[in-house]
Amino acid sequence: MDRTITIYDIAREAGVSSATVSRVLTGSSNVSQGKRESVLRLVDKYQFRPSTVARGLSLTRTHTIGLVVADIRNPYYAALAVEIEKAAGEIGLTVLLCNALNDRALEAKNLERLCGQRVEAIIQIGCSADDRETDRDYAALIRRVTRTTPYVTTSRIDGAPCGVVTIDCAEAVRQVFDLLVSLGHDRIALAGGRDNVRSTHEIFQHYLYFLGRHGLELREDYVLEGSYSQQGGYKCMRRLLETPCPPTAIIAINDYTAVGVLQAAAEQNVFAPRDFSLVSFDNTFLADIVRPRLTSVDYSYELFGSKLLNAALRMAERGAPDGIELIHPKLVVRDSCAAPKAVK
Amino acid sequence: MDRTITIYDIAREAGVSSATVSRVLTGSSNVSQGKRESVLRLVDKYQFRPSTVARGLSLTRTHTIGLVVADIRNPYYAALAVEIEKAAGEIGLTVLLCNALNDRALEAKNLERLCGQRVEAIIQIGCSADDRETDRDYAALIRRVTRTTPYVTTSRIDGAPCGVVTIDCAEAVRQVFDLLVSLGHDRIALAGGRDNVRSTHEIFQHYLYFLGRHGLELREDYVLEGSYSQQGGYKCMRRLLETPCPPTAIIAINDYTAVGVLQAAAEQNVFAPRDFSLVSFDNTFLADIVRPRLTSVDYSYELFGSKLLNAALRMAERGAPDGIELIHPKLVVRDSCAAPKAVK
DNA sequence: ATGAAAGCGCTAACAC
DNA sequence: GTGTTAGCGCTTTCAT
Repeated sequence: MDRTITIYDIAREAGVSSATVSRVLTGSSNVSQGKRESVLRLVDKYQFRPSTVARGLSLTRTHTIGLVVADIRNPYYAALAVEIEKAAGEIGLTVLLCNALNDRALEAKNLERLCGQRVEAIIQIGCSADDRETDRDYAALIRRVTRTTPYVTTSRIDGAPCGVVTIDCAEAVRQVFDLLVSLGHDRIALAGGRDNVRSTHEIFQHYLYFLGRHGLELREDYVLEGSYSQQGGYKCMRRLLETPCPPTAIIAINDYTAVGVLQAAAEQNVFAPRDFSLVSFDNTFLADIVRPRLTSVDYSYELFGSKLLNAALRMAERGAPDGIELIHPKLVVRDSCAAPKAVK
Repeated sequence: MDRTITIYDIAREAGVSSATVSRVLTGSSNVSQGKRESVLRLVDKYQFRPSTVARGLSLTRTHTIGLVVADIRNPYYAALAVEIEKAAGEIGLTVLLCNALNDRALEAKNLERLCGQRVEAIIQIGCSADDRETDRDYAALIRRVTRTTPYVTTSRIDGAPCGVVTIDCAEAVRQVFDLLVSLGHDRIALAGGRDNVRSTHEIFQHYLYFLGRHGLELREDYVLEGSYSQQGGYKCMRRLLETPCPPTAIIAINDYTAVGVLQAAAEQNVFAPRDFSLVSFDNTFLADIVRPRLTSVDYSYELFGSKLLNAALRMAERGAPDGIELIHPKLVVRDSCAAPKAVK
């Protein structure tokens, strides 16, 4: 492996000063045609790439933003992460991606590390940031983080100044109800998710609201908490099917749980959309992969990602968070919903 | 946002030199109890985290490795990336993840960027590295990269020195055939993938070999190229079903295509494992999500990831690549295979 | 247009 | 043990 070469090596061989080399590299100032060319030739000869580490130290700017997600293996986070990376790439920013792996200790460690890396902002999606009531330790951590580093998330942190870009849950649930009610459903269940997760809690709240709005009855046994996994959906559906009067439509907390719902149903020879309707949130690629394809609430990941990035950038500039920014969801209709069967 | 504080600030306030602060921070040398404590107190007071940028420059070591994957949204890459990150984290390394998004220009840009970041090694999975015959431009790029940065991949680069950790395809195909043949299948198809992708080509080669080995006939219409997506599998299965004498078993190039196969089949009222058997490669979470659950070849992502990382580290140490390292696959049997129906 | 030199924040000899 | 100092590789005044 070759010795790593520096701007000084180039300068010496080109018979110029390091400043001149720097100038042609950054284009910050004019350099005579001749010197520019001989520098460029050497840069090419040695395949020289200036160290961003040294540059970062010199500029005290890293052009890097940190991104911590709950788990990149989850399609929802992956979709968002890619869009953020794209948006960042377009304006010359690097993104440093970390997985919290749903482990609060690891999450904290990653956050600290990003601060050490002197990222110019941190975007956090999921894990502790999702708590309905912010964990005290986490709030303290974010308070420290935000002393030096702008921080934006998709939820909200109680007791720490942070940027927020979040989904308009009311709108999402409204669209779901509009579809379901217009189809004629009046027995609508909500399956999966934990009430201690803010977004889930909000969905539940709006579920209650729209139930009332449409003059529908709230049945305790139609609201089932569960994990966000396929298994969570599976378990919920099992219980829903045992209900004295099963729902005609089910709102799953995400595509994963919807898949589980479908599976539990199939085992009992119950199928969507023939026997029940199913809607879910997130519109990940899973919605397109299962049969029936899922009608699911989309967030436009591209827009979501760029809004998160921009919020982070603005916060970096202003030194303080903006107001909350909303993402407008859009229900993508596929094959999992239909009118309920003849009234029982 | 507070001014970013440095070890000098700490040193001044503690009444010691910056070297002492550095010593307590790194634990590189003994410091008297008293000074250590007052430094630590200030570190805590200001929530000071030393700049890894400055540290990186000083040490000329970044403790960072670069990872470029074709697309993190693909569960295969996500699984591998997470394991690499875990393994790296355990030994104090940061991983800088980039997506090539199957765009060669972006891939090249990311590679260059990683070199600029002075990562201590690069692991590349997918995209250009997967070509059966290495792209000339890519080979040239890797030749330049490897002048300064150890590079390891899961395939092989013709004309550039790189580390290789790759799957033992022969073993994988052998296991697939063992299962299928022992079940009684003798009409086995291979669906999806492109022959210009090295791993796919190798699977094809071994498919031919084991066909012969088991005394089975090669039928041209049983070998179908296609994309690696669900759609690729779908199209392949459509054609397979139109075949005069359809196969009793299908080997799909990955789980995605297997899902497509299943869907095309279901549309014609053909189901696995009742009507045909299905095996695929990769054993991603998709294999567990679809019904029937897929029998799929697993690579032990955890081991795969740590081997890649170790290969990269060894290459960084030795300054030259080791030999090729093999990953031993293991067929995970689920519900998509059974004995063929009564002989026609 | 170009070079000299200071500085970014940290570590690691080297002295004492 | 602890301070002094010289880098690490780059950018950017400030002169000229």
